[in-house]
Amino acid sequence: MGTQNSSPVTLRTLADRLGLSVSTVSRVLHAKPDESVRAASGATVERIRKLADELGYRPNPHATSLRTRRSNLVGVLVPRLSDIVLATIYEGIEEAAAENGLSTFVTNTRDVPDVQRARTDMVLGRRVDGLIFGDAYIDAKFLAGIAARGVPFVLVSRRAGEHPSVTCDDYLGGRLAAEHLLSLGHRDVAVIAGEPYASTGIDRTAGFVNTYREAGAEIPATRIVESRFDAAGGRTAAECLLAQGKAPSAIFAVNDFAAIGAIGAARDHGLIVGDDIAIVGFNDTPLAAELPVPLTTIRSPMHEMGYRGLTKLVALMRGEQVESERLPPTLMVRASTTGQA
Amino acid sequence: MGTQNSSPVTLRTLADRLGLSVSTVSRVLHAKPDESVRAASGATVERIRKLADELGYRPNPHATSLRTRRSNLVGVLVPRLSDIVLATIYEGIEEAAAENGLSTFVTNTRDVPDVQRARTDMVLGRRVDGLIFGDAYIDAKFLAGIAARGVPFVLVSRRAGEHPSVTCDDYLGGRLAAEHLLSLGHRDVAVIAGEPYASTGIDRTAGFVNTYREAGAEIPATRIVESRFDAAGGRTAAECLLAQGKAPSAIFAVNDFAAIGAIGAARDHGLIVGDDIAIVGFNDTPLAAELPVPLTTIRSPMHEMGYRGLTKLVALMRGEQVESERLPPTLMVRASTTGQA
DNA sequence: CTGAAAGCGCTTACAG
DNA sequence: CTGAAAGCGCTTACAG
Repeated sequence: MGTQNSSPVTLRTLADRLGLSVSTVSRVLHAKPDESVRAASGATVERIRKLADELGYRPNPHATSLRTRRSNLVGVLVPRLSDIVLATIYEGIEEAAAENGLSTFVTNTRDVPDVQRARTDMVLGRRVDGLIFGDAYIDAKFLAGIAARGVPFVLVSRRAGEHPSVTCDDYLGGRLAAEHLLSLGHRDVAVIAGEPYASTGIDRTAGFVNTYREAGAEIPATRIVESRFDAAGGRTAAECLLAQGKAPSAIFAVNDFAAIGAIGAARDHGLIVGDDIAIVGFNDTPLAAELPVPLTTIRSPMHEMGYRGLTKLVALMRGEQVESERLPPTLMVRASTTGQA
Repeated sequence: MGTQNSSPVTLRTLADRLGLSVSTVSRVLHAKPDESVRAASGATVERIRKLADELGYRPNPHATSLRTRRSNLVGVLVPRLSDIVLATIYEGIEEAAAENGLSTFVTNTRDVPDVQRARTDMVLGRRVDGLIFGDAYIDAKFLAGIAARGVPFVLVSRRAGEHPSVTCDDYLGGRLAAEHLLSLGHRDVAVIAGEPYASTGIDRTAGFVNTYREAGAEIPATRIVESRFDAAGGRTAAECLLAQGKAPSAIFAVNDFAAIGAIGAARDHGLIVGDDIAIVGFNDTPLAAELPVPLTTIRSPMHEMGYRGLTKLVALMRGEQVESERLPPTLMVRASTTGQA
């Protein structure tokens, strides 16, 4: 209806048909409901709105952007959307973007600095009004350059430097995991710590390690191994831990998928997860509760992180001051630590 | 380097500094390497390119789009990016898009028709040059409307009607699963069939069921249950199957995540997966091989589907004729069907 | 209350 | 080989 293949309907189309000027039509269609009073006479407003509806008028965003120098576009950079954590965060971003009349370009950077740079340039070339980074390196070197260009941005999932961010309180999450294992009597534990450049892994590990230290059970360096954030990475890291003279009685993996890999490795070693060895993950992805041995994990508010991240970016783009946020995690206790009986 | 906060550099900036006209600068910068000869004299070309580089000139895409009526933008609609299958397909789309100088808007429709409609309108409002649907309903009603508007589009993952699509040969995939289970001696099997509106589940189920029929082992209707495409859906469906008087000796789930849910349910029933009951998934997502009991599954070329889908869309946008493609799947045999010994 | 005019940054015949 | 001009569709002072 109205959206035929023929020549698209523009302000000019409407103006000509109504015998009005483009200015008037623009003013009316552009005005918020309450402002329209000042845009034109009541009758005119009605006529314009009616015809615009009938003809299915849709403003051309390129013309608007060219004129106003605002694109209502936001660039979103993530390590990989095939990581459900980032995909869920993006769902939150998208929801908030839609509510704010913004559209997003999302792109995978695979945590590779050259790709981060190239994709950021690409997105900036598209004249986005702001950026969201889900792939920040803790050293924040790259971000300093972006900040210098004056483009508003916010970080989600991972914090870096003093840049505005919305993250899970990962340190607290690590602490919750430690307190849980401590309460179960585990003194000899290990950590699958994630990538060394991501604040998520760093903070979760720190919260965990410090809590054990406070409990008088220092975790030796050999019990803390870096890993990729996927199942294969978790398996490799767990193999390494289980090959040690005396295996730990519990493992904290800073990511559910790494935890799943660790479960596989434990099983290969003839260990019954939940009985012979306790395993804790992080994020509470939907799979965690459905696993053959349901996974004890720290739930992080992924969707909310994205939603609030975009909301914060909107504030920033309006020139407001913003503060970083750390959203609280929750411990989800399941069979992987309490046993399968 | 050139990308300061100050006034952006435009063709006008370059033209003024060089004492040339905007036309000439545009012609030179716009020309492909070999065409530049006809755009201006060698010396001029050099001067223009050099200054553009120094000043970091980036054409304003809104101006270009407004003028040329091409946006180099593509809309991508998927049920949910938090489904790794779609996320991986999107990675393929993004890769091909980057190679073709296109940018993408991706959006989640959750398989809800009203959302599909609304998001399609939104993306069309952004003046995309083409669309990719990863959320097609088999009945293709909605798509008929889009086709009538004359916007080029291609389907990925799910086929529908005669619209151009790039899919896995799902029927063949179902057949491979059946032949594998048949070769293992399973005669009494069941199917977790997915959503009834998605060609993926429909075709995989049909290939499986028909192969069993040909082998003289008709699968009764009670052994075929619909399901959501996630772990929780798979678990529910499996519960339903395992509650039947005599449980099947093997289950084919049309999706790895549903298979994982089924494994959990089987385990709850005291069955040892791979020994007491065989389970086959679909897609070979990265997790499949890393599960505690590695999952036998049908690998589908997800990344390639996306890549070829976008490539096909480019052809379509050029006005070329295109044919649908079905990419071949591969059987991956693992412990979930062959036992854990 | 309404309109004429300028201009956002680009491309593309058309002239010379 | 190079430039002047028109125009893509919109917004926004400015006048009246």
